[in-house]
Amino acid sequence: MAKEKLVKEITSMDEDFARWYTDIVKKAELVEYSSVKGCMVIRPYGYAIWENIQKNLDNMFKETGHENVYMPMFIPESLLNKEKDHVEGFAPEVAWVTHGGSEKLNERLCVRPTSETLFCEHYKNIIQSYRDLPKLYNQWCSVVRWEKTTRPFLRSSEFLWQEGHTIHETEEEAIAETERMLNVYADFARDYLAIPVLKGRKTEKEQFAGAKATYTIEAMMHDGKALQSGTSHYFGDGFAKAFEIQYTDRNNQLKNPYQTSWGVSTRLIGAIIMVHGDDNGLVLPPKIAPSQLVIVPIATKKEGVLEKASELYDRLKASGLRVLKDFTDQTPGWKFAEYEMKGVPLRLEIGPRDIENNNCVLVRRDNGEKVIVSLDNLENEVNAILEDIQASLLKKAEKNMAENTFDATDLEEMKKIADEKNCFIRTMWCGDRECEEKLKDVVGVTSRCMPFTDEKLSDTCICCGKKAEKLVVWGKAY
RNA sequence: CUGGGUGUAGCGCAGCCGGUAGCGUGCUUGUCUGGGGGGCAAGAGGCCGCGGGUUCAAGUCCCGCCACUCAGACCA
Repeated sequence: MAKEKLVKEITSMDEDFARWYTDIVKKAELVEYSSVKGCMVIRPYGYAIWENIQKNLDNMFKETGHENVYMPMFIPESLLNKEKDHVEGFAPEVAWVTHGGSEKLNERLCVRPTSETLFCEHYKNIIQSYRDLPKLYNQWCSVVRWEKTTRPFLRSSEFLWQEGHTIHETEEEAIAETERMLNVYADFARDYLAIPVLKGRKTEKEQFAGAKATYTIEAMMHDGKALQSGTSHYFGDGFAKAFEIQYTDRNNQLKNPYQTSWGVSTRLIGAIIMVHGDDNGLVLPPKIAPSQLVIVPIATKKEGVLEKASELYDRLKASGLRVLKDFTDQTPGWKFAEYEMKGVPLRLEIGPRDIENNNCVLVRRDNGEKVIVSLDNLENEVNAILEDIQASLLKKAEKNMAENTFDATDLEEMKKIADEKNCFIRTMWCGDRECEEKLKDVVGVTSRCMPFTDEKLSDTCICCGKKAEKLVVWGKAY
């Protein structure tokens, strides 16, 4: 079909998925490279997607009782060093500030790679009694990690995220918080981004530096690879002990509180691209699309066309939709291709023919379906289609994940599956790190998570044959 | 960090045996067009990634560096 040729600048995803991804990021004007290695400029269209993610997630955080705060971007070396596992995990990839102006600093400062240490320092200062607990804090900020290889949104030296940091009286409460926020992430991914996720716990090897337990949501990209899309960590009282955070409990005893942290980042934008996008460009779920509908007038110089288009624009906007109108003198065909590339969910065409018949044409981005609708009932028609697009995107993504998830009970079988294509493979695992590492060498997969469901495929570890209780989902990850 | 690829106009690229910097697209102006990336006409646009070297002469050959990119390794 002619359709394949429309967006000739975009490499087809079957041909080269990695290149397809970077093409979209550039052509949809989400990102531009900067002169700083590994850092990117997030352009208005890309940032607008982030703002919609932020707005909706922030509401969910507020609904669950969290407050926003802001911590400094610098961490003194001595502070970073306080928790042993944590510093070992992050030290290799932090950026250091050594000078202020021309003066050498007494103590060098790292640019935050994450803010656990700063929150701990602060909590130590403000918590004395059980009456001060819990504290449910979140911050929106950027962090810096000196990554070896970078890709827009998926891994960059500096990236935007939110990090929640909470502190509680009891272990139970902190664990409940960790799980609660993981569910918030999973719900958000499903309900807003139309991305189904696999919820589970990370193996010790994949755990966050300093955590007692790390929970994750894993999403499957269109090419079958996994993207860790959000994490929630339970810290126990490890950080509290290292940072000497204590409170007086209800029995007048000094105790260490329990902590959590959780975060999602602009990586979610990468997930949206790789889950929903196609060879014509980006495909955005209506709920987070900067513009849900674009109005393209046809034959703009014919009398009444622009007036009618403006009238529809006002009407749809008044109904609460995010609407874009393009009255520029580009040709209609150019505009069609442009907004497809940018993933606008719905296009409205209005020309002399339509006006005569009191109609307009609506075209869906997700499946190209074209319908002619009466202008009388436009708002309802548009809303119904947008809802259907949102639901269809989720369904399609669910299908992709289901069709690319396989069970394996012996190593040969697992290897065969993994060699054939990128996918999730579910197996039993004994819990030994050695087996986990061997599977990486032999099969080429890493453990994505241990799902919360207590399913059993067999009684023995896929790798060593020993008794196994845990079900692990393996895959290739971004 | 290891290995491969690529750096020439905003973007995509060509430039052979070293000899005056090219094409497509985009941009500007005008005009006719307009329901899937339009036609015609006239224009503007270059530190050929950076630094050395060889040469009468270097996008072109040699050395070094940097950036981007892919595959790994590393990593939340």
